[in-house]
Amino acid sequence: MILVLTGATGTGKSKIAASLAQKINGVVINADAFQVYRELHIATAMPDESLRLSAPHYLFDFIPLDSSYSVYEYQEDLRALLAELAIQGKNAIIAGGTGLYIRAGLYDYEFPEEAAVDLSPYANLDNQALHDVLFQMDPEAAKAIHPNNRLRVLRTIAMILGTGKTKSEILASQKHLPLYDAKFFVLQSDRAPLYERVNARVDKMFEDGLVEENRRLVEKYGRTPRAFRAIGVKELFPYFDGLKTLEECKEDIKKNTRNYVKRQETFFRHQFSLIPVEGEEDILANIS
RNA sequence: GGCCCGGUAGCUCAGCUGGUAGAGCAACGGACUGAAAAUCCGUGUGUCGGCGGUUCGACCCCGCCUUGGGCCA
Repeated sequence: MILVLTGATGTGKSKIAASLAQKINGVVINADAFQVYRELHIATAMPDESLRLSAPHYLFDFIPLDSSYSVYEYQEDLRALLAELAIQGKNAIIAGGTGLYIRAGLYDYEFPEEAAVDLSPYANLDNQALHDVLFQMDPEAAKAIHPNNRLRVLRTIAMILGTGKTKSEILASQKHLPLYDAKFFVLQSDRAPLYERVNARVDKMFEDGLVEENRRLVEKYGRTPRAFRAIGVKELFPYFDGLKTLEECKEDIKKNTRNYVKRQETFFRHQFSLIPVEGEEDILANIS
């Protein structure tokens, strides 16, 4: 049995997942893009040791902080793990808030072999010119991406050049359906109380030593690791540089987390067919 | 008590010599296939503090009131 437990940040997924795992002979598998990294404990609200000892936990805290990880690696890791668990006859509880990772892992997303591409020839094109380049290669894909979304335009060009296929072709070869017989749950929460919980959680992170943890990691790794784009890390840089007060940075973290919650909910609403639940009981009732 | 600034969108503020208002942030909605806690897009009617006056017409001028801050008594 495969269960997916998602929901906005701060809805209590980690605890419910661990508790559920104990009850149904299951394991918890991370579906959070930043909890995969090592050492980044406070900022990512990594499940603490006692929680992780209460049931087997996988794909947490295992990627070196200064290397980068992506959906592609996640898909491979998750699928390999699910295959192994199936052999062992264990139930999987995939818990986390990164919708793309869940979709790429469980749906028929395909990441074809892709050669590294030198994008430097495009570096000095402006957004519109760059978008025109993409339009020449794959009009359909270009139409779906706003020219200002330079990151995605570049990524799509790299994809096409690196795989020899257009993005449209790749998408057309998929059914956009899950490959696994999984139940998808989403933890519901009203916006206002959720925002309050988010704010309180950020305060708690500061009490738990967020600043100290980040300072230590930045001293060790510099500021370039991709993992430092995490909310709760990057916002502290202006404080380290004496450009903002700690209080201002804390507010930035709260604000960015709230914005993130909103984006997550939009993704969940439109990219999945999810069963809304209020808590653990609803899930147990649904799978028994 | 007198003088000087201010009271415009949830917040910070713009609004040329009068033609009924606009930015940033927030908020809300949306996109999302190798950076996703990322990246990007869309949405601005608000008694312009209140009442009266001048005017064809006032956020903009005048008077009174109210309110916040500062200075002088």
